[in-house]
Parts: sequence; structure tokens; C-alpha cells
Amino acid sequence: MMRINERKLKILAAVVEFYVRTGEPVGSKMIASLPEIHVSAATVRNDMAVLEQLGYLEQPHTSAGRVPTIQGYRLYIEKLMSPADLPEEERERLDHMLGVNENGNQMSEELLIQNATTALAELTKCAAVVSDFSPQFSVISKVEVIPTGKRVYVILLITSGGSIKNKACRLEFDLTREQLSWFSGYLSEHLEGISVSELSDELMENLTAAMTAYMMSLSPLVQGVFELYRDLRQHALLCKGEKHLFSYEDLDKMEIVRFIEHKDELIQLMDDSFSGIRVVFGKDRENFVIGNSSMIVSKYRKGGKNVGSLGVIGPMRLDYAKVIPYIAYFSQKITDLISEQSEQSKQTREPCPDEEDQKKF
Amino acid sequence: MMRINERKLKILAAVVEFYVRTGEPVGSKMIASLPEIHVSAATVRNDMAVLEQLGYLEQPHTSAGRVPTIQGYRLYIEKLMSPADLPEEERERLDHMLGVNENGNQMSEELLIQNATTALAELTKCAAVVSDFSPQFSVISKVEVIPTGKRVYVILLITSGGSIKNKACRLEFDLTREQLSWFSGYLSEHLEGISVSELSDELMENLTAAMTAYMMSLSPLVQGVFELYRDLRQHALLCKGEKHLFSYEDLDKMEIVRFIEHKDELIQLMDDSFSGIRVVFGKDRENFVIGNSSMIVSKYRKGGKNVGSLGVIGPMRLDYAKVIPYIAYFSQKITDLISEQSEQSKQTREPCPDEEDQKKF
DNA sequence: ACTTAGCACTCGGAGAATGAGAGTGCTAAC
DNA sequence: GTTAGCACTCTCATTCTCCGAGTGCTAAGT
Repeated sequence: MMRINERKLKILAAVVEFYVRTGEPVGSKMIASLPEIHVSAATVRNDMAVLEQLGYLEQPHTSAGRVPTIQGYRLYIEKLMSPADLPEEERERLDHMLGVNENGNQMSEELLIQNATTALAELTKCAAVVSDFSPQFSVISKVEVIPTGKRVYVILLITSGGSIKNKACRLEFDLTREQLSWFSGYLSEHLEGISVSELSDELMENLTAAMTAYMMSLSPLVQGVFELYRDLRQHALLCKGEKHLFSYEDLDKMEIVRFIEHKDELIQLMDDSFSGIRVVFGKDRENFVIGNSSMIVSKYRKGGKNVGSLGVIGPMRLDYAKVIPYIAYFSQKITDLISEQSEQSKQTREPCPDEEDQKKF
Repeated sequence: MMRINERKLKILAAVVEFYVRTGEPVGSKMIASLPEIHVSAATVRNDMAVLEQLGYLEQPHTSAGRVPTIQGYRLYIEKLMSPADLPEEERERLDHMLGVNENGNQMSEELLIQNATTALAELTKCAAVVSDFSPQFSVISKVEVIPTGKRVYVILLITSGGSIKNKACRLEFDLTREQLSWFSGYLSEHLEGISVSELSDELMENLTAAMTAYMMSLSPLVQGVFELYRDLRQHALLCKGEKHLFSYEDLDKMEIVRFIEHKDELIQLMDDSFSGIRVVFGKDRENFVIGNSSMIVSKYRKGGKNVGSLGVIGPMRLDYAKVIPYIAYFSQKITDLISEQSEQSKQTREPCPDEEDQKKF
């Protein structure tokens, strides 16, 4: 008699969808009135009682309607919902928001990701969050030291992924031309062509040792290099649309504020490995900051490797059937776009071609 | 009989301070019980009635205590309050938060300003906001074009103020060595040494014309230069601690969200010229976004010129006597620090010294 | 002329009482 | 296995009442 049949599942789905839409606990009469349900309210009541016993539904108080439990949401997301499909025109709109298709090319990865975050936040009215650790998989394609003003030198570091970092260092003394070119050459020789993931702490320490042994006064420069190194290894976290969270009645304002302040704690949750789309509920994890929240994340890849995670954070009462396809589409699109770029750049070996002209123009 | 005497002012000050502290309308009995007031509640009542008629106080409803009006706050701020003074230890703490004093030197202006904003937000529990237009007063000290990967070129632009901007451009074709050095040379020649404020639209257009006449394929690079130019002219707006605003009961949540989205509208208000510290009340200006808010701003200078504004935005019910000294201190400190830096760099004429060694090391 | 005690009055807000309505579980009939 | 009917429960919105803080005014005191 505790058998869960087709109809009970239909009722569960209906409860989730209705609750997501209205935010009100759902009663048996409501469900019975739906066209796809052909039984009376009393029957629905019986079924709902079973669903409650099985832990998929719960009642806020004795005489209110039912509300889905976390388990209920999970079942719904995994088995019951039918994700909205994105018609062609919708996709075009999304592409437009990403900023692609405009002139068909030359978008920096960074901008792409930034646009995706903004778009996702806007579309879902949630906080959108992206963790990008792609620099770890790219190669340092260029390191330069550029004198600029008295005793000030800028270290410029460019990776194959297209990210450009710089750092200004002020020295005690000016470098002679030889010193500068020696240092610059040393860096090029030891760092260019190295993939960021190979940049171990040891390597950096060797570098540091070699440098400081050579001369003390370089130390701000060495420190600068070290800071750039740290920057590269760090997972960049980008979050937009936090403001939307404040409009949800069922999220605690204080917890939102805490979340805004401690986003970093998310990184581990977003970045540990999984495939496809993952939904995490706030109540489940005690390290998660917002109580009644849920987070939907997906990975994006580059050359077959996961190089970042993107997703949204919103209330549990979220239109998953709508939001999940967005996230799926964006992560796929980003994967396509950045993999394509990396294909392009693989065609060349030498990072800086200045031989003869390849092409007249 | 409508004369406003010493005692009435004292009462006004007391009302403001009490109201700021508690958020509750202040009654006559409360005021009379203060040690510095030596009259009975009835007398206080009479005085308060006068203050109300003069527009300094108002009653939320007939039988509640009094609350300061904007005019009341203004009088308090301008004439009545005694700003907290910052003892030596407090200043040290502030310096520490700014990040100075650590190693005594080499802080980028940008970092300094960033730290100031964070510190101000933390200290005042308000949204701290800084508008920096110093780049407009600095000189372009270096422009470089760096090839990096196939068909990708990075334009690097450094100003005397120490800000470093870069932009990657993807071309249709690779440049020959000559083309590259010609372009690079052209940029150096026409832009280096120019102060940003001289960079008029005409100048940029001439540049564009000269370039495109020379060859079409450079156009992404020219566009890149143009974008950097725009970046430089823009007032950079930095805002931190918006979250604090949500904890004030008397600010409307929706208005805060609007504010977060439309900060730019502030720029004009912050940046129009005034001297000293300016306090603006939200109710006063219809273009100001948050109703019951107040904004306290001050300028900071560099070489005698105003190059930025910093301040906080919070509820009207704000401890001005505490907050204003913070802002005054920070704006003064920033002025000192960045002027000092600019002094240092003025000592040299040539931006990039690579003659002989000036000093053995 | 200013200050103060006293008093009647006002008004907001907290708390209790009330009633309507939505929803339930159970039972008995279909 | 389904459904109608019914008694029951519990929340929420409304209304009412009443307390108390605070006021303005008057009249007396300094």
C-alpha cells in the first residue's frame, strides 16, 4: 500500500511546480483541479499522506497544504521534471547576451565568462557565480620586464589562455641595461613555455634563490613574480546579481550578507569534481552559508579538461526546469567557444612570430 | 520669544545624539534627565516646541518624541557637534588598515584607494565609495605593443600615476617586424609624454585616421588604443560595503538594490567641485536614489589638484561626529601619500633611464 | 519674564478575542 | 481502490481594548 505509483509521482511533480510558482503550500483541492489529474481531492489527499510518510512532502503546520522536502525536490529534479527546451530564437538571445555572434570572433575568455555571469544572473534572477581555474591549464607564453619611470618596473605576464597580468615594482636603485636584460632573459628562459600547473612551489623557490643570490636589490622584482604566480594559481571567483537574493522572502537577509562576505567558501563546493549538472541544497551542507538556498552548478571544459564551474545560487523554490537548461546551454557554449580558440592557437608552435612576412596585406 | 538660545541648541544636539544612538524618537523627560541639562522636562518641552516651529525637529505622530529634521541635522553637523578626535593609537590603526607603515613604501595608488574604501566601509558600517579621476591628471609614460601568440597583440599603456592598462587585440594577419615597430613607434611618439587630459577626441581621431589610412588591418589595434583611451578618461568608481546598508531599518531595501545597480549616477554628485567635507541628504535631491540616506564626501588631492572623492553612504541617522573625522583623516592621508609619490617621480625627467649605472649596488 | 508642577488629552502599538477559511484525516459508502 | 461527507485543527486577518509615553496648556512659583 506504500507503493509509489505513476499517479503519486505526477502529484509530487504538480506539488513542486505549483509551490515553486506560488510559494504557497499546496492543498489537495488545488491539485485535484488540475487537468492532468483525474481523481478527486480525497484521493489526492491519501496519496499526499503517503508521499509525506515517504519523506517527499511535508506540512508547515497541521492544517496547511504540503510543501516539497529536499528529498522531494531531488526526486523531482532527477526523475520527474521535463526541462524546458530552448527554441532557436531563445538561443540566439542567449548568444547575444554572451556577446558572441556580434562580430563572430575575438572575445577574450575573461569577457566571455563575465558576460555569462551577468546574463545568468539576469535570466534567473539569482546570484550567478563562476569559478575559473583555467589559467592553471594554460602555458606562460610571455614574461617581460618593462622599465617605466625611475626605479619602477612593470612585470608583464601573458598566458596562452589570453589572461594578462601585470605588477609594478619599485626598486631601491635603477637597473643597468645589462642587469635588466639579464633578469628579463632569466625569467623568459625559465618561465616561458611552462604550464602554470608545473609552476610548483619548489620551482618558484629555486627561482627566488637564484635571484636573490645574484643580488639583493632585485628582491621586489622577485616578490612581484611571486605574487603573479600566486595570482595565476588562484581560482578566480566571479559573482554577480547577489542583489536578486534579497528579493526572496524565504532567504534570510543576514545569511545573504554572510554569503556575500564569504563567497570563497563556495569554491571547494563548486570545484570538486563531478560531471553534468549538480544541485546542492543549502540545508544539506553545514558549511553552506544560506539556509533555504540551492545551488546549481555545471562545469565547462577546455580541451577535454574541466577548467571552471558556473552556476547560480537562489532559493530552493526555484524553477529548475527553466534554470537548468540555461546553465547547461551556457556551460556547453563556453566549452565550445574556448576550446575552439585553443584549437586555433595550437596550430602555431612559436608564440611570437616575427620572421618574414607570412602574408602581404 | 522665538529666540534660539544656548540651551535650545544644547537640547537640539542632545536630541540628535540620542536619536542617532537609539533610533527612537526622543521625549522631553529623556532629555531633562541628562546631566548636562539643568531644567525640568516642562521647560525642555517648551524649547522643543520652538525648535519644532523653527523646523529643526519634528514629531512622527502627535504623541511621540521628537526626531531631527534635515535642517536639524545640518545645524548639528555645521555648528553643534564636536567631532571625535583621533588619538595616536587610533591613527595607527587606520594607517594599518590602509596598508601603509608596513614596509613604509611602494603602495600603488590603486591599492591605497582600495584599502581606504574597504576600511571606511568596515569602520562606519556603511557603503564606502570612492571616485578616482586622477588618471586624467597623469601623463602617459609608456605605450608598448607586444606580440603574444599568433595574430594576438597586447597593447600596454602605463601612466605616470602608476596605473597600468592593457588590452589584447586579435588581428586578421600577423604583422611583420617592421610594421610592428612602425606602429609601436608611432604610438610612442604621439602618445608618450601627453597628459591624459590633453587626449582630446580630436587627437584620437587624428590618430585613428593616420592609422587606418596606413592600413586597414591594423584596425583592431586602433580600436584597442581607443578603448584604452576611454578607460583612462573615465572616472573610476569603487564601492564597498553595500551590504551594510541592508542592516539599517530605515533604508528601503528596494531602493538599496536600485542604488547598487545605478551607482554611476552618484559620480556627478561626488565629483562636482566643493571643498572640505560635504554632507548630502537623500531626501534633498530627487536624483539621489535612497530616500532616508545621507552621503558624506571629501576630496583628496594630488599636487594641489582635486583628483578624487571619497566618502560613505549610510542612513541619515548616522554618528557624524565619528564618521566625519574618519573621512577627513583618510582623505588627508591619501592626499599626503600620493602627493609624496608624485614628488618623488617629478625628480626625474626621463621616464626610462637606461644610461650608465647611477649607483653601484 | 522665565521656569515648573500638574493635568487632561492624544495616539500608537501590544495583546486578547473573534471568526472565516483552507486544509486535513477518517469513515463509510460506492 | 476511489470518493463524498464531516468533524476537527490551525493560521491569519480583523477588531477591540487598554496601557503608557509624550504632549500642550494652564496656573502657580521664583
